[in-house]
Amino acid sequence: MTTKTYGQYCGVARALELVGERWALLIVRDLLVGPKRYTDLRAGLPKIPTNVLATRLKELESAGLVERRVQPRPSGAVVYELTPYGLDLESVVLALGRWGARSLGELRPGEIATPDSLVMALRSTYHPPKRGTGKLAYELRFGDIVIHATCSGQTLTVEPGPFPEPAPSGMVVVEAMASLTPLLTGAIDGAKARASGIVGKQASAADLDLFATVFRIE
Amino acid sequence: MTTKTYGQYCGVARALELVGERWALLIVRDLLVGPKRYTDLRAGLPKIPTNVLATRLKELESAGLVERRVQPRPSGAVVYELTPYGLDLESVVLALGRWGARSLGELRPGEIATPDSLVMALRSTYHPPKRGTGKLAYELRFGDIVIHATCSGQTLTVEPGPFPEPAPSGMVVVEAMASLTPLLTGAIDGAKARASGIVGKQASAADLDLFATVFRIE
DNA sequence: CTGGATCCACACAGATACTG
DNA sequence: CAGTATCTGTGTGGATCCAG
Repeated sequence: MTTKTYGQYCGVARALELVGERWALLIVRDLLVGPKRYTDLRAGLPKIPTNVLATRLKELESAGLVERRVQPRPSGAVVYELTPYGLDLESVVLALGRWGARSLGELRPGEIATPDSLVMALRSTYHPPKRGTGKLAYELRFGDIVIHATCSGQTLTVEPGPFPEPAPSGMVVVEAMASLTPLLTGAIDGAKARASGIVGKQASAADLDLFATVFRIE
Repeated sequence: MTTKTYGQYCGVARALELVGERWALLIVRDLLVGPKRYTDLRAGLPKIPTNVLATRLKELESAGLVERRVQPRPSGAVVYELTPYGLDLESVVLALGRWGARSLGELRPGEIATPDSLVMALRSTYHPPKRGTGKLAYELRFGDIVIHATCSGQTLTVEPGPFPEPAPSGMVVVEAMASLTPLLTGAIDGAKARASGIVGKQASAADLDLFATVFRIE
């Protein structure tokens, strides 16, 4: 958001004036996963110049999308959190991520994945299973990055990190092999990932198929 | 799309590298209404510098979102048209427009509305009527700007300009008074617009109510 | 007239160093 | 930890000019 406007009385133009600048929607993407500290945002966006991050946060705050909160002592930590209006950007970020994931090829040199970006990617590909699958629990692993998801019906939760103990029984562990692409594009299959069961369940190819049905593009 | 990347293997980041630069999504917005010539795009985006428009079009073309076509003689006109991948940005533009429309206040000085922006705004607020309303036809007028829409069930068409002759019977004319805001935000009522029937129908407040139900935010 | 290209001034992004 | 300060380069805005 700058002094420069598009001069159009239009929702799209107004939205771009609020979140159209470089890095803004990526900051929102990470905040959609949960409130974060300044340092956490830097960790999730390693290539953002620190002055740009500071500027964006001020702009998003004065636009009413982000709230800067100082935690009570003793922590005294500064936390950035989306306001309700900021949270409503989820549909935008998900639509954008769905569209952009289609042109994700292989990992390019210097390119990284982050837990938060994976969380939003998974949220963007969710298709509620038709019926009778009950509650599903997945733990996704790619290298050091681990996220977990549970879903039943319309309700989906995806969060960074492994399941807190005790892990839900019936949880299926999905490990992406060699490439994240299939996970982000929904083109997952046995050659690209494997499912291993934990906690009283033996995972099978059928589990991976179900996963690929629930999380897919379009 | 520049040489600058976000360095993230993420659909959102990739999307922003493709259409995240200034003016890009507004060009896409106008092209979603239909193929356009260079001059038409300039007319719809009066404040875009001509070199920026030319640059964006090249970028969008090399990204595979836009196709530049030269019409056969005698016209020989240059036309820019969205590719299928570019057309898939409609969900993104609609989501962005819905979100941004909520912070549209009154028309600001120097701000204009265009037929294309109104067309996309109306598309973004469509809620298919539950049942039994049959086919609805509206002609919307605000100052010089006229667009028309028909809808029945899931199918919606909104296009710039008045209905071609002969106008559909039962068409309702909705005239925004003094302000476009209610049209774009769905907060329309009798104080802000009026419905007048044409072609064998006498429009009533009920017609305006139905309109406000079919086209509204969230 | 359409469909741009060229030029310049400047605001903003990127990179790095520094600070309460 | 949470930023600020400073410098540099590039993208953007604005105006003008040009070829078919």
